[in-house]
Amino acid sequence: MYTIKDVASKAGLSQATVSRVLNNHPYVSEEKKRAVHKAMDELGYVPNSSAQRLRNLKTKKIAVLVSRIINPFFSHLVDAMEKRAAGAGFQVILCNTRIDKEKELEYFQLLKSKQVDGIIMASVENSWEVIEPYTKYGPIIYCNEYDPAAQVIRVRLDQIEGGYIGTKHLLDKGHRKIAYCQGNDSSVSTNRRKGYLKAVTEASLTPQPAWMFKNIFTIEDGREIFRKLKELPETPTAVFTGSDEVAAGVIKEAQQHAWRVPEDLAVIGFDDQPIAELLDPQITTINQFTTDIGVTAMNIMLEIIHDPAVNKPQDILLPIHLIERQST
Amino acid sequence: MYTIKDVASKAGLSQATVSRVLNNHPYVSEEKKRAVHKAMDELGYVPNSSAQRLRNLKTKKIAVLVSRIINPFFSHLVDAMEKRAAGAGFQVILCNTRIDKEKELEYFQLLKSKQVDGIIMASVENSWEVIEPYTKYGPIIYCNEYDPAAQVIRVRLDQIEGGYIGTKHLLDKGHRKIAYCQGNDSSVSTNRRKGYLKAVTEASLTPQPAWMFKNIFTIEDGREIFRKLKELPETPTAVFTGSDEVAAGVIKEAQQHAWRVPEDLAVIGFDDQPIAELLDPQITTINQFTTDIGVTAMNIMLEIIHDPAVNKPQDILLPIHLIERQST
DNA sequence: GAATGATATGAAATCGTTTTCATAGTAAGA
DNA sequence: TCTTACTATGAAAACGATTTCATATCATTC
Repeated sequence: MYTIKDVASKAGLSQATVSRVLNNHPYVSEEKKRAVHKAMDELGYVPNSSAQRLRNLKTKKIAVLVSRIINPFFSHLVDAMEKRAAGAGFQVILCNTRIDKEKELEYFQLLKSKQVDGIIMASVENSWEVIEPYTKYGPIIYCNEYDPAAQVIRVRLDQIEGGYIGTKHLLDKGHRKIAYCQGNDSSVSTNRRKGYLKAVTEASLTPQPAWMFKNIFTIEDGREIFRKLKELPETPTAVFTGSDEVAAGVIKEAQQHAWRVPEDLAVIGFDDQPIAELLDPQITTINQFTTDIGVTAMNIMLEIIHDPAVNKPQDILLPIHLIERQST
Repeated sequence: MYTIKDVASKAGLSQATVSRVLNNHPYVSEEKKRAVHKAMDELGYVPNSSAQRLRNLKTKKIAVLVSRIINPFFSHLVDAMEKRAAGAGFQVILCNTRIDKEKELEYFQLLKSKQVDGIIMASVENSWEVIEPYTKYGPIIYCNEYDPAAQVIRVRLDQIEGGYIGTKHLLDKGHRKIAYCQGNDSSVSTNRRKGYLKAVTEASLTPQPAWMFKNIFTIEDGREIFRKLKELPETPTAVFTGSDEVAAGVIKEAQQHAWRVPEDLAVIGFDDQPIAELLDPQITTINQFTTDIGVTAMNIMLEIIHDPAVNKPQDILLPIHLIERQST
């Protein structure tokens, strides 16, 4: 492995001059520039990035925290972020928290020990009091998560609006008994529920606790939900599921029990994942424009790294849309 | 930001002693050990990893190259790898090549500039002659890719076997006219086709070039395939698709033309992705045990990093299974 | 022709660790 | 009592780059 010293002696120049060529500094004559490049090429020299980073205190790496990379929403998000980052010469370190608070905390060490220039949190497990102390080690921004207490930049969708337009759509179709599924107690879920409740109460209806379910994530959970719905004394005619996977589960199980969708039960998903178009009936869903979210968040992170003054707590809201298909 | 110097002077000791405590070296008295830990805690000291890496020439990072992270197969694979790596204190750098040779080459620079300790290639775009020169900068292993020319460790499935058991299954069901779809000309596809041809010729049948299709990847491609099959003078009664997505496309299009699956056309997928269970009929498919592949590949990489002598070119074959459902 | 400013280069300090080398004290063995 | 071997510690060198400081040359300008 050759070092800058080898290049310098091969070119008959000092390390400083080689470094200047490497970093496009002014005040290097064309002649020496050529000599340095020639020496570098002949040796196949590549700068050692650990050494560069020790000097510059920059890593050109950004940690992206997600709870489950196997969730298509997250893999699309990370895909968009990686693409944007690569364009700016940055690498993405994938941090898969697996919905584990401890694991999330471990990843913050990356910032503390200067292994990354910043952290984008596409999922948040710990509360703001726990996270806040880490902000002094480098920029942290939230993406698609909304904790009102968090003093950070938050790139996110208007989840209240998402819950609202989805529910409104079902109301407009004439439904009056609308069940509601949510995942964990994250801000995303909580706000989406606020939108649901807003739409329901605007329609002069009383929300029924018996129709509201929590910790619903997978296709299997969706199947379970249908079985529960079926047994309720007063059966809902529609379900707002919060994810296309759950919606798919509900629909499949309903069909197995010879219920018709949407006639007997209308189902609305969330995310517009590939299965939403594949299922029969195709799932009405709410599109998060995943790529936009990822690119926007990464853009802001790159800006902050370039100029830390940009890092002022604020909400950046992105639009959200209803895609009407056949399940409602 | 505090350094080891600060800790040393706070504890009234030398940097060397602090470093020894940090690295669990022998020959440090219990008393000093306590003093160092106390000083570190009080300052909230965290070692600067750039400095550590410059000394050790180790990064504790592994680059994982995939062609498309949004492909569920890859996201599951990366998920498994990340989990295993994290358990050993390593980070995964996500390298999304987007099927671009140039982009793949750029990622090799990570190895050259000592930003990662090794590279796992879950997809390969460039030929071995292009990749080989990089092997002298650090360990490179292939995962789920098989280039006979490549002198590396290859963790992979027996794709010939995969093509064989899938085709055999269709033959056992009585089919004699079996169409075949493949993606690009990668070794995976080529070997799978070898298995198909082996099964077909073993059954004393003559492979028909008109029934073999290339560059078939997406759901839409699958739909297109059905339209083509329908128009053939001699219509196949079964299709081996090479991916669940393609299988889903074929099935959906067939149903739209009022064909029954599997009665009029049997369809077999590959990968056992979530849609395989969701579609009606559920798709018969071939399971790649994604998690096993990822964990095995990462295990080997960690071993190599620990002891480079382990890095001897060889094939590590993992089992492959048929999952019979309703589409055949 | 002297003073000024721009251009060009190198020696040495620096970033924050780990490791080598030197030194010293203590315990064990002859 | 004198080696020998082990334990314990610190000073300083090393890792490989960038940057500061000093210096030298050259072209302008008054």
